Order: sequence, then structure tokens, then C-alpha cells
Amino acid sequence: MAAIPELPRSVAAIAAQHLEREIIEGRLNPGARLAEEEWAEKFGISRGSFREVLRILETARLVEIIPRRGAHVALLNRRDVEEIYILRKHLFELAYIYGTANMTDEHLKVFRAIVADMERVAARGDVVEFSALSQKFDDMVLDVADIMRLRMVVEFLGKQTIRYRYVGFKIPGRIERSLAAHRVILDAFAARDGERAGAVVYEMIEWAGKSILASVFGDKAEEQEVEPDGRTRRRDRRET
Amino acid sequence: MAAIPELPRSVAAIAAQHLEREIIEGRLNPGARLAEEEWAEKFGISRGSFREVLRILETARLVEIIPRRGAHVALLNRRDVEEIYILRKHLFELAYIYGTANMTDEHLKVFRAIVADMERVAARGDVVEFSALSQKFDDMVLDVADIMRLRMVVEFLGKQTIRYRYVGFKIPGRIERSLAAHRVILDAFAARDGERAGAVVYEMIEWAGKSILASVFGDKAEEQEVEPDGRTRRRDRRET
DNA sequence: TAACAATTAATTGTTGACAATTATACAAGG
DNA sequence: CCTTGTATAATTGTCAACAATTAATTGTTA
Repeated sequence: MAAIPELPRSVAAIAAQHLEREIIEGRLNPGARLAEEEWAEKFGISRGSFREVLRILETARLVEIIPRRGAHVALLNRRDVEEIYILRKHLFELAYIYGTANMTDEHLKVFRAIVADMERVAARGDVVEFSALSQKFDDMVLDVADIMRLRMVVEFLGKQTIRYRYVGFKIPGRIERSLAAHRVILDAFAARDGERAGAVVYEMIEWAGKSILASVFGDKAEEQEVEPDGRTRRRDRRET
Repeated sequence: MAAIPELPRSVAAIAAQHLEREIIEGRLNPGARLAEEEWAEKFGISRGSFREVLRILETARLVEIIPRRGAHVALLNRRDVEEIYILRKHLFELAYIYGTANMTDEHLKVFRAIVADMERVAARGDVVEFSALSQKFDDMVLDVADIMRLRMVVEFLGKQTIRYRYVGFKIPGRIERSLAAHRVILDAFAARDGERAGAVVYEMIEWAGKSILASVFGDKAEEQEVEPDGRTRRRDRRET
């Protein structure tokens, strides 16, 4: 069996992946400027190549390019997060329904193992590890659901809010609630009850969304769209 | 009231829109090569700018770039179309449900007017115009639903199959069926019964998907992934 | 000091050229 | 006839420089 030849990747593709991580993991604040020369130099590539990077991340909605004024890390206001969580709950409901339909006993074993790990790290209050396991669980459900574009869309939406995912898990009671939900989901999987699994994850994401909205945007602070320097920005929402 | 200043757009953004139309409207066949120099010249821009265009359309999944081998119009096989229609039916169901929730009597008037137009063009068998009205109806539902990212995702998926949408409407009985469905949807809108509207559109899209699959891919021809010259291609489906 | 204008600096938009890689054409050998 | 190898052509990857535009600075005046 011949090894799959490792495709070379252009500097733009590599840099795009790195810059994406910087953004989605929250090391670059929303609104932060992305000056072409500065960042091209950071990556050790030319400005031309970095412009390709910006185009890639612009389509992924992680970067916003204003003609002749440059690029910056995309901003999210309260409504953006609301929208993303509305869609996430529905899309994950689908993922869990289709996933359950394809579920084999082998899959089920793996899911049980993940939840067992969750119980362990939850017991010692390891928020970071629990969050990682939760994502691993979802990721595997998407695998089993086997609808590539569903994964693409979920990732497209998810990347924009990963930075908040972690704060979500720090909310008191969140871990316990998530763990309880996963136990129910395991039962639903075992019974091949996709509707039930979907309903549980729907509720969980809805609750997570509300928690994140409350903790990140508060319940009064309407516009969180601020530059690092504190100046408020107005954003033109043009249709595509 | 000051006029919105027309933002200048980079040559890449303009060319991207043009090339996108060429692709989604089917004037460029799937698999067609997109040589950088050739196309840069066609658009009257430099290769560097055209590479930005390719990055944009690659993220939109309309173009596939293989490192050091160039770009070509993205290919769709049977499974791709299946996936797109699975998601389309669920996403439009959501759009119709959320749309119904926001429906005002003014909106309803506009929808009624569109369906009245549909009756007219259907009577004279104008497939092209009927298809356009159908899209206009859906588009307005997305407007009323008012979830920007839902529109984005629907468009992302839709662009990949627009080329087949038209053949879908040429299938015998399709127009009559679509018209009947829209009449029911109008009733559901009037009764603010989002679930019913959603269910009808779900069924309609499911049927449309099956029709397109049958007419484009037949029921035996598994791999429609062929180059214009007839050579078959193998496509590596890497995870993102 | 605040407001405005003119100048300068910084940044983006775009291009053409060179290097590296891949595809093509063609000849020799099995 | 098909395969294999080599030289050539075509194409992509990358960069550095110039032009155009926007932002910042300075200077002037009320």
C-alpha cells in the first residue's frame, strides 16, 4: 500500500492556518489591525502572499477587509453571537440525528469512552480538558453523521465563536449540566433514538449560547464592537 | 439623508464576482482549468490579483486549487449533490419557520403578489421566469427570517448547484407541484403556521433534489466527475 | 487653543519579473 | 504498440518595486 504523497502547500495556505489559529483562539482581539507589511514579515512571506491569506480568511469571515483601508480581525456583536448559536443548535441537532442513524456498536463504545473520560476530568474540575473532550465528542458525531458539508458549515460558524467557548465552560454548573446531557445522549444513541439525542444537544447549545451572551455581552452592554483603543466602530453590513 | 458612499472595490473582488457568475451559471464546466495567466489577461488584471480571486472562490468551494498544479472549476459528484440537498431542505425549513414568526401583513401581501405572478407565468409555461420567481420567493423568506448567516450558508450551498436548478424546473410536473406548494405556503403564512410552511418547503426541496439527481446523474452513472476532454479525475477529499 | 489647510509619512493596490515545478513532446528501447 | 527517459515548453510560486490612496503631522490663522 503506497503512502499518500504529501502535497506541498503554498506559503499562503500555511500562513492562513496559523493566522486562523491566532484569531479563533483569541490571541488576536476582534478589531485588531492586520497591516500587510507587518504581518507578511512576521510570517516571513511577501505581501502578495499575505494578501492571499487575507482573502482566504475574509471568505471564512474571520477577517474583514475594507478597500483601501486594510484588514482587521472580524468583529462580533451581540446579534452575531445570537445568530451563530441559533444556527449551531439546529445544525447540531441535525448532526446528532443523522449521526444516530449511522451509529454502530463500535461507534457507541468510543462515545462511552469519551464520556467516561469526561466524568474523570469533571471530578477534578479540569475545565480545559472537559471542554476539549466535549468538542471531541461533537467532532466524532459529525464524523458518524458523514455529511461533509454539515461539518464545513458547523466549523465555519464555530470558528467565529471558539474564543468564547472556553468562558462558557467556566460558568458555574455548566460542566455538571453538560455531563448529565452527555449521559442522556449516550442512552439515546444506544436506543438509536436520534430525535432524543438531537433534542438534548439542542437544549444544551441553546443554554450555552445564552450563558455566553450573558457573560460576554452582559445583558445591557449592547455594542461590544470596540477597537482595542476603545474607539467605537460602525460597521456597514452590506448584503453579499 | 446623505447617500451611502460607494466603496471602491479591488480588482480582485470585481473579477471574483464575474468569475463566480461564469461558474455558478454553468458557462464554465466543472473541471475546467483556470490557468492564471490566461484568465488574468481575460480580466485585464495581473496574475497576482487573479490569484487572490482564486483564493476567494476556493473558500467558497467553487474552485479547487491543487498545489503546483493549478486551479479548476470545482467538481460535484452524486454524493455532493445529495449532501447539498439534505442540508438545503433542513435549512430552508428553518428559514420558513423563522420567516413565518416574523411575518407581517405587509410581507404577506408581497408574497401573495409573487405567487400571483407565478400563476401567470406558469399558465404560459415560462420555465425560466417561473424559476426566477421561485428564487425570489425564497430570497424574500430569508429576508424576513432575518438571520444573516442562514442566508450566507444557504447561498454557499446553493451556488454549487445553481447550474442544475434550471434543469430541475424542466422536469414534467415540477412547475405544477411547485405552484401548489406555494399556495399552501401562503395559507400557512397567513395562519402564522411556520411548522406547516417549513414542512411543505422541506418536501418540495427533497423532491427537487431527487429529481435533479435522477436527471443529472441518472440512477446508474455513479461518477459524473469528468474533465471536459473526457478523462476521469480522481479527487482527494482531505479534511479541512 | 481649536479649526483648518498643506505637507509628509505610511499603507494598500497592482504589476512585471525571476525561480521552481510540472506537463508535454519526442526519441529510444523492450 | 507500449513503456521509459530526456529535453523543452508551459505554468505556478514567490517576490520586490512602483503607483495610488489614506492617515498622520505640522503649520497657520482666528
